[in-house]
Amino acid sequence: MKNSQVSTAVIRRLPRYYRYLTDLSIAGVLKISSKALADKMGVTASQIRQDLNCFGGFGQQGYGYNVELLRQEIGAILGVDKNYNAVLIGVGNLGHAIANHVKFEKRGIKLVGIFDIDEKLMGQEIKGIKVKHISELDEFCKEYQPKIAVLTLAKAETEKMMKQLCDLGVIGFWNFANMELKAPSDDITVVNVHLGDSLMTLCYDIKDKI
Amino acid sequence: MKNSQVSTAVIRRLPRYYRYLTDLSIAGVLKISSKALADKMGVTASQIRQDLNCFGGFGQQGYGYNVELLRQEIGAILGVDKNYNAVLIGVGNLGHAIANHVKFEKRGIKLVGIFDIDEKLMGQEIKGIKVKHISELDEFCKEYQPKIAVLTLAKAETEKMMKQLCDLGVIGFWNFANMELKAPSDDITVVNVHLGDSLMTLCYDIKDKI
DNA sequence: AAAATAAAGTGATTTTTTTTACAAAAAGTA
DNA sequence: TACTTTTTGTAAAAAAAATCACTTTATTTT
Repeated sequence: MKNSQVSTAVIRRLPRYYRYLTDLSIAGVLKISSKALADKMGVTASQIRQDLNCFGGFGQQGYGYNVELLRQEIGAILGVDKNYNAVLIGVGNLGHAIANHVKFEKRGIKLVGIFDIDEKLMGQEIKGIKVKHISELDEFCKEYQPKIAVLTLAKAETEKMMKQLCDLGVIGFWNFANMELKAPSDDITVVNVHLGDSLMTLCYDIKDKI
Repeated sequence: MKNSQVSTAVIRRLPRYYRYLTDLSIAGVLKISSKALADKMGVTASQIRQDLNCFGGFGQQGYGYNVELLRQEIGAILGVDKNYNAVLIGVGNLGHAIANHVKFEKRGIKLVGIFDIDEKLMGQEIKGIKVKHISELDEFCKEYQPKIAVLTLAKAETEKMMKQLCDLGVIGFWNFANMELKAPSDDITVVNVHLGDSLMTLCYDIKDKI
């Protein structure tokens, strides 16, 4: 695997390739050409080859790519094989939905704990996980060593929660509060999800179609 | 306003500018320089100016940009001033969360109808809107003329629903099913939201920080 | 009022990304 | 086995995006 500063444009395309290859693999498809993959992904065959060659030559001339092998390689690049533990903090509407809707397992992530401040939610079960009170977080993290935290709390509480989790060893934050959460250091990664942004680009696109 | 084929890279940045300018405006800030805005957005001042000049010169040399004016201009570019009606189909965990969490009004969108197939959900109120049965959709659309549909249904039902809504005049689809929904024609825009993709880039980023 | 400072707008340059084009390798076929 | 087709990997070219650098226009200060 080559690597050495791959552009984020490439990295952003990989999850889509990975998803499609997973579908193919499940469907029992053995091989695929860059052309066929490109058509499905809505990009050029050349781009697919260029993207993959950032990491190594996974294909075979005259044959194409072995679906399952390529799937595993991309998975390894993205870190799907790492099996990180994750916690989710904030069982509102959104937290509840994320826990249920996002296929963490498919991405090599194990959601091991769900926490909230609200006492009334304790004991409730989501995806087979009992909701715990935030006061149990420290002890829990010492045991399970989660590396990723999904933050689905109110703006006001989000930053404080990140700090606490950083001290407990969490290094990746997937933040859904409507704010720009900043990583406190280079060792920490924050991904801010702004659902509304993609809605606005949708608005832009339909503007002159009306 | 210039326009004439602005790159998607530019368009994708606008919602972030818009969000921040809204915050500033609410805070009562009157002016901002490209440098100050750039620092907050994590881009260069030159890029901010370049981006804005795709649409026109909204600033003033020696002064900067008027916050509220720039906010409105970007809003107009994105179509926030259009006040589209929208419907949401599928009141599962996710549909429920999207309806509550996403600030449609802030983006010039009015969520006017929420629909589901499940009879048991009828009458339930979300954000002051009574959930209606899918059988009422046709009549409803004829009256309210929604241009945007938020699809939070199962994969299997999503495509069929899009077709039905297309016939009813919907031209923008915000799809949350884990699939690549394709626009049936160039007059229709589909934005597929794959929450998991950003989680995978997060995994990639923390891979060598561990 | 003149000088100094601030900051947008913009053409030119640089960098990055994407596409093209083709040689090399493998697979299929006669 | 030789020939044809397929398809990758990659160097080179083209296109796109981002940055630099400078001009112009305000504003502020002396």
